[in-house]
Amino acid sequence: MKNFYPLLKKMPLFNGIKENELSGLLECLSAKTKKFDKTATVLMAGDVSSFVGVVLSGAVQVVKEDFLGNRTILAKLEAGELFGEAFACGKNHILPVNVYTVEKSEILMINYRKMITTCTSSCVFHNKLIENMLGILADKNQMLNQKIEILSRRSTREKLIAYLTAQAQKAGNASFMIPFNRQELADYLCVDRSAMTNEIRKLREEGVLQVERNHFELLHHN
Amino acid sequence: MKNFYPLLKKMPLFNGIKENELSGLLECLSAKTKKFDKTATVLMAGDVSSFVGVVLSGAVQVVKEDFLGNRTILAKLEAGELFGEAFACGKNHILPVNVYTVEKSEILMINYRKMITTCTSSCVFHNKLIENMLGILADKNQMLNQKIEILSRRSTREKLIAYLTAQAQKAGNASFMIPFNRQELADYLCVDRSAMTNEIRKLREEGVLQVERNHFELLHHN
DNA sequence: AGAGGTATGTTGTATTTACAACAAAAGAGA
DNA sequence: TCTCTTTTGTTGTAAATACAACATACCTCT
Repeated sequence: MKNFYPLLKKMPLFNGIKENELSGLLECLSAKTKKFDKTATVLMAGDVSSFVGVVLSGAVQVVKEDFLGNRTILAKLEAGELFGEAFACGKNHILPVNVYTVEKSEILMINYRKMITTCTSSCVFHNKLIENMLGILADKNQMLNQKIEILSRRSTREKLIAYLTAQAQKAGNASFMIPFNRQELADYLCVDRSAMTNEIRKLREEGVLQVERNHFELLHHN
Repeated sequence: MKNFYPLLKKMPLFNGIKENELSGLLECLSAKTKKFDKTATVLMAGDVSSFVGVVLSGAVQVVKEDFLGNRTILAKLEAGELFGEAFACGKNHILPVNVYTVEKSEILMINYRKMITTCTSSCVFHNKLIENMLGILADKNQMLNQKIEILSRRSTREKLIAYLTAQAQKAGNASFMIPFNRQELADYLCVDRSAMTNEIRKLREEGVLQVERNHFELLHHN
């Protein structure tokens, strides 16, 4: 376990907790590590789970299956990434997704009740952990909200404008770079790439924005 | 303030905290109430906020404005509802929205740092409050994730199937009621009502589902 | 029962999008 | 530099959607 401490130390969940304080904390949490084969099921849809999972090594896939049997890969999580936190901390503990390993993996399982029940020895790191968890959920909330705001728009054009507006706001500047290439941007906006590129051209022709590769500039023209 | 205790007691944030324990807790939080006129600005986009707001009386609107000046009302919050929690608890404290009163209102402001810093008198309610906050954020995460999963689908048909699948899963039954009328469902799925109704008819004709008003049944046919 | 209002279903048309196929540009490697 | 690969831009067509307008069903109140 000790060899994972440097990894844990870098995680937002253990932010502010020193490497030499981790062992006490993990014991206090009764955190257990579990080993999985290359192709194993970590959690199944319908399972009741009150654990926060941390990928220590290997990688897992979060997969959603609808009633027609269509599979959608929602995420691939690698070492240092978290899963199941919303179902551990929320009222509903029933998972709507499957979690499979795609490599030989080790997973750290942290029990939710142990996490929120501060220990008798009034362990300061414990409080820090809860604060970190709160922050992680809040940050995710912000991200998800921003994405919903974009996906709520009906047309590709409106989605683009919503996204670019948010990016400009984030950059604090009407001129900014985006972290996606065209295909990735189209995937994020859930639209067709060619239709999106077309829309970008139109917006440029209309003088709404300037574009060069990943660099965008919104042009205000009252 | 005391007259709001019955309201607070019913809120998820104060779940498990008795009415007679509230006054101690609120003092411990240094929670402040602020009064606003019928048309006042509570928070402005760009503001830095580390407060969780609770609507005690009246009502507020959460409004998003894009760089072209288009206004979208994201929510109307009434007595007992919470706002700003993701920006109080997250890393980013800069609000992307405006919050306006639409009635003469009273707002309870709870400082984030006071909330997460458990008091010296090791107040049990304080820990309960943090647990509740964690639960609220986690629940919201689940809701937002589910909505994104639906909005990520390209077509009205796929959005419908994704929504209905989730509802069936939630009900634990292929036969279930939905809490929306047609227009509300269309708004939730971000599609046109008539196009959606059309799609429902097609799905019914294809034998994928049975419908009667708000009652749906998904038909499995391997 | 009848009137008025609201919710739902239906249809036609203009617009937008997805999809496919290809052209052009940029980048990587020998 | 030349070739191969990847990314981006462009175009045409079929399909899906939004929108508008209207018909029908349902509900509520008197």
